[in-house]
Amino acid sequence: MAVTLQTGPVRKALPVKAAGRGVETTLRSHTQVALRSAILNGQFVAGQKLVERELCELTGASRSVLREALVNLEVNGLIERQSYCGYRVTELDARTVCEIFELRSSLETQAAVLFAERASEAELEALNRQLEKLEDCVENFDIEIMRPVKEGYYDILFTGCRNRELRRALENIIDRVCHLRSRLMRDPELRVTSLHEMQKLTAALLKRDPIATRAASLAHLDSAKEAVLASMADEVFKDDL
Amino acid sequence: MAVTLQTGPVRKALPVKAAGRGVETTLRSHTQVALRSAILNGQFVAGQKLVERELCELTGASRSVLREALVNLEVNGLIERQSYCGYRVTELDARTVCEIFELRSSLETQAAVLFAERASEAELEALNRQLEKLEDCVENFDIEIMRPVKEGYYDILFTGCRNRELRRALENIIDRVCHLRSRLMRDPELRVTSLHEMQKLTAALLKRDPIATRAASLAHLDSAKEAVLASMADEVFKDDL
DNA sequence: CAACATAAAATTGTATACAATATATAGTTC
DNA sequence: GAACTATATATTGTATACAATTTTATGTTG
Repeated sequence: MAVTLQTGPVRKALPVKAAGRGVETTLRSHTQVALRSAILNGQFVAGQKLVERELCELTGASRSVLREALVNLEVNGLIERQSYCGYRVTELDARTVCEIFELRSSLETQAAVLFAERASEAELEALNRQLEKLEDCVENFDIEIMRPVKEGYYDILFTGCRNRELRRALENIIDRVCHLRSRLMRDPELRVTSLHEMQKLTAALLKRDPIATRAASLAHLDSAKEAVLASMADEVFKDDL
Repeated sequence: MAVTLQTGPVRKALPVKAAGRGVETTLRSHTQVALRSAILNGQFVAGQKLVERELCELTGASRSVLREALVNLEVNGLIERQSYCGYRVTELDARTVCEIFELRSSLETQAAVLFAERASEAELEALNRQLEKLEDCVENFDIEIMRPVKEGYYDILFTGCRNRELRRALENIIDRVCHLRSRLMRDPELRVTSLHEMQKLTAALLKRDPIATRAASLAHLDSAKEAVLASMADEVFKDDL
């Protein structure tokens, strides 16, 4: 019987182990993260069809692993599936962007208000320090590290609001427009405007002032929404050329 | 004994086709819905371990299909996975319930306020009719059909608020405490209280009064939260016996 | 009998094989 | 040559097989 020395099963054995301990070690989670990053970084353009075999080659995962990762992304709304037609990167029209920002405003403002109410003094200080880092980024045009710094700011905010469900919902919805926002930050003027808004928000948070916090958060998000919508209009215009 | 004699490679050909057109026809979505219902109906108790092979036999799905369905439930927080230890139904402690209701209050109140602002006259009427159905249920102790009737009410509400992302987030979070709420509705007193609160909410919505809507929604959800927390305390007490 | 080490079974993680459907290509007809 | 049909290819949907790990059972030793 079966010595079965055929090509297949002798795969790369244990690439998982090598990944280390702290992070999730399953191929699935690794594949998930890789695909998510690819979409968020804009490597896959919106509307693009995602062929499973190609993704397998790209990530090194088998189809079963890949498909489970795809289900995850689908539930989070990053991709859409149609029977026997595969997955596509979700396209965002203006209406959806408005809906996303409407939801996000509600969630993020609540998070900010709760942060002002519940955060520890240490968290207030940490938030302030993170803001200073962001100021440095803007000043020195360190556009590359701006995203992780901003994510750090939000991480403090979402932790300090003391609601993991809120955090989960927020991180999910933010993913949906993340890549759009990244591209916008190439515009120096928008960077300065955005920073100024975040300074106002931070000041309100440091004073634990719920009214000012709410106002600053809503203003910031409204501004972000308008910028995204404007850039989308530009895209449409470019397509017409 | 296994009543289902679908053991072998003899696949059941096209059970999918039979499902019709409107609904999703894939085995995966069918399996997903079945598992979700089972959890929401309390067939699987919180904390219970879910063995894949058993779920396969229960749903008739193969493991690949089943696992993709499980990923979906996992992303929505209904079940939790641990490497090589499988899935378990997510257990809700008091803190998590508080967090869920805090988030839900925010979302549902926003939805209600937006409904008051944006719903069509037809939707206002539909909401009122649905409330009347609910009144009949409570009056006639039709506890079985109460859940679908309430879901119908919320369906109108979530449609009329004109925000699909908000709807998505809400339906997700509501799932998490759905089974708890169902059990509570066995209590006649709570049914009457809950109905009264919904009457107040509906009245505010019909008048398109945002202030009254907000107040009624928050009051309703706070009351629901307290009821759930109280029942959880009872559960703990019962465990001690 | 308790405690530990070891082996067997069960369960999950991963990879591949087969079936159903959709898309693309080639051929035929007018 | 355009439009339609039939065939071939590609891609997704589904099922099964193999590997890694954990859990349970077994046996040994003090």
